[in-house]
Amino acid sequence: MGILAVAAKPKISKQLDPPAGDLAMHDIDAVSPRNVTVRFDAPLPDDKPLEKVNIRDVAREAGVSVATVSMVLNDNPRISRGTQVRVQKMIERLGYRPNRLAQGLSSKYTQVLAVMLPPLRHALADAYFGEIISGIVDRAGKLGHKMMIEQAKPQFIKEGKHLELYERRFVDGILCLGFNEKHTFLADLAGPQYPMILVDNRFGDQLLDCVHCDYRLGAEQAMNCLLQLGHRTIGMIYAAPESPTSRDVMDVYKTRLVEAGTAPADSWMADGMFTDEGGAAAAQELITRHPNITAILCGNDKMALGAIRSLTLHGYQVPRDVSIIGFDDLQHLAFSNPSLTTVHLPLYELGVLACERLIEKVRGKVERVAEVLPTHLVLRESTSMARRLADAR
Amino acid sequence: MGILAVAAKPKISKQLDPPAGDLAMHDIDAVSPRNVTVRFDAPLPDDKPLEKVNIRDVAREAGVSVATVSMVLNDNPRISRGTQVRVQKMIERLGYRPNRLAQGLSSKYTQVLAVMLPPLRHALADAYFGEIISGIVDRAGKLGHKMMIEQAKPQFIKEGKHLELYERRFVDGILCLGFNEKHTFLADLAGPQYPMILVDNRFGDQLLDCVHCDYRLGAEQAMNCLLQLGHRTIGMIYAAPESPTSRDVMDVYKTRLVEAGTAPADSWMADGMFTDEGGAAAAQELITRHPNITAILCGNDKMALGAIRSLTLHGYQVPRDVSIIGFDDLQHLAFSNPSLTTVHLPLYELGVLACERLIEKVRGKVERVAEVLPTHLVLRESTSMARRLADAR
DNA sequence: ATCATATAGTAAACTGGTTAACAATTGCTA
DNA sequence: TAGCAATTGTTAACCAGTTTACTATATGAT
Repeated sequence: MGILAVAAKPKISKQLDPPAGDLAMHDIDAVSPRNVTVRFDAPLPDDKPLEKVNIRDVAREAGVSVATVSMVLNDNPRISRGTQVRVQKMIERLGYRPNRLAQGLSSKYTQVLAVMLPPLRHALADAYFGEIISGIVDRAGKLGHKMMIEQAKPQFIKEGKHLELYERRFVDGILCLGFNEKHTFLADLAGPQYPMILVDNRFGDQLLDCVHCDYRLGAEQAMNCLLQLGHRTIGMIYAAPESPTSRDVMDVYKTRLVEAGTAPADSWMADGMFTDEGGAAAAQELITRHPNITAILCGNDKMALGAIRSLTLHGYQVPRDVSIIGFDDLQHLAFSNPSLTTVHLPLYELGVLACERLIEKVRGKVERVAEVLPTHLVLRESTSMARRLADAR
Repeated sequence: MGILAVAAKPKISKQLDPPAGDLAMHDIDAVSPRNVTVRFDAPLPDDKPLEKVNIRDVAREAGVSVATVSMVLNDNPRISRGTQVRVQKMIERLGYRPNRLAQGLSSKYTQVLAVMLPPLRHALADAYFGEIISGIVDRAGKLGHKMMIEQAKPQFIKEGKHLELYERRFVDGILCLGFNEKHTFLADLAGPQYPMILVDNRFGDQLLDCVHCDYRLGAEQAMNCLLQLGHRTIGMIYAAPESPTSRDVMDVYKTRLVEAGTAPADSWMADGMFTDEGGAAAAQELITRHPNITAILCGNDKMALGAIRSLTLHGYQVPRDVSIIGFDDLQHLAFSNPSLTTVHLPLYELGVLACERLIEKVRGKVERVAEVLPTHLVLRESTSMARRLADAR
């Protein structure tokens, strides 16, 4: 039964050695040239990574059929404990690793998911997306899946590459981050043949599977905080008003102000486009229009940072003159000056959940996904009592 | 030659229609109910995404062999202009999309690359990595490649999953971000059978392909700035001293101080671990040990932010009392208070370059990669003239 | 002893491409 | 006009798995 006779190994070895020598010559300002040969010999001890053993090799050496090995690989109960162990041993002995292209080709699944990002410049550099993706990658890894990243550039969508992702069998499913109802291409992914989950948003008509943070709750928490601190003339910097979750926040903002006896005018609100720059511009606009504003609710932390920045530059002190509250709870904003009071969104957990549900959906274990995760307030330095009250003391 | 007779389409169609109807029923708080049916009918005009046409179908309908279609697909010059056009037309007519698992299985390449990140918590949420990855994803897309994300958790490496990535044919090559010489597993990927590029670092012994920023230049620029502002007692917050690029910065820091007549003691340096918290702690340590320090050079922006934060909390004003300078030029630190003077690292461009070179390497078009990208200083508010000089005026 | 059923494994078809070796046609030279 | 190469396309082997239908043996009930 002896060990598999791998063909032609010496030849390959010979082919590889000279380049190694060549490379050593490039070793211009080498720190420790003596290491050169060692490193290159190490991975080629004439055996380890070169053999390319396939399922037929394993079958032959284990004295079973290819089908049996395949079933062992997939924990098929049809295989007896005895053969299971025997084959497994041979698999390890030969260092066999199934080719996943072949697996994907003949099975139904690729074990790969995609994250689709909006076509923003340097979208990945945004910690908001980063947190979510971190959660996705972690969970995907645990569930034996790989993750790929795509950006939905206009051209990409026009060419139908988002559908191609499924049709060419790149992925089993897609997680869409940072999209809203304006992104109509999402409707292409509505059928059961295109498993997809919309992350941290929903479609108003409830047609797409989704998981998102409870922005209504978050907005309540933020408004409670500001109102309890005595603020009444509260401005808002929103973004993407076409997004249902954005509208949640805006709704609560308006409702709570009306309840508090102050009817909010549209001029109390400005669009900050989710960016620092936008937030800065919006804050300036608000404070110019209404110098009596004592607090601003911001749709995300970036805009809040921009708002603080621009208010400070214009001679207002935060929080003494104006309190600022954000949404997201990005890590580094705990270290800004002043540190930011904000609504914590469980973005990492959201990524984990989305990933889990998507895989279930791919496997047909769930029909419909629509889950909401709670938020909580993180009280820091950018908020304080409303000025009138503070002065009255 | 009539159109391909696809089997059993009506059946499938029937299976799919009812669910579509079902979903429409979920249309609870519909924004524009009239769109609902439109949306669902559009992708299912009885034909488009259901047929699953393969290369044999195309061949049959176009009246050529499968090999010919394959060659058309791959722009093989062996095919005449005439057939090329004819086959291409049929491909479009049938909406044929080659199955990339099959392509990968029979060809040499998968057209997929991986980005490997260090096992930090929420690594993706770090804008430093995000910038680089943005560049990688953009370029990969343009070059017809997909990108997957992996994290090098200890368990992952122990199980040899990094090699599995190649051996199971998940990817053609790997880009390693955020690693240094302590991560010995990288040596496993030294051979030409494992195309890999180390991004924004190098191995001291020059054995691994790499592209990185010119940290020496960056350090010179930062030190020039501080020295010209009159600072002489300059502290440093470093991180990962085992990293060659970190050592570049430390070297320049020491050399320039010696040149300026001030011999730096080790107590002028503290490890900030690349985090905000670490930077805060390190700054406190430095200022406690040497209250006369007037400037601090920080190994990255996060630590600089932490340093500013902790100095401010301890009653020091930045930059009046202490100037702070960082490395990275992360977007949002232009909006912090005070905004950060920093060395701009071309991280996005680095990602682009790394991706390009890796693909060339996979294709055997380059032997050895070792490129360096220049940095430049971004002067903002966190630096000012040294106090003694300012006072003397 | 006989038939039905469970259990364990196998052979062969199938997934959907690429590519090396071969064949047919055409153009050009000697 | 035979001989040769160049052009263009085809045949068939190959990549490396999964899965269905079938077979052989062991078990249990009648």
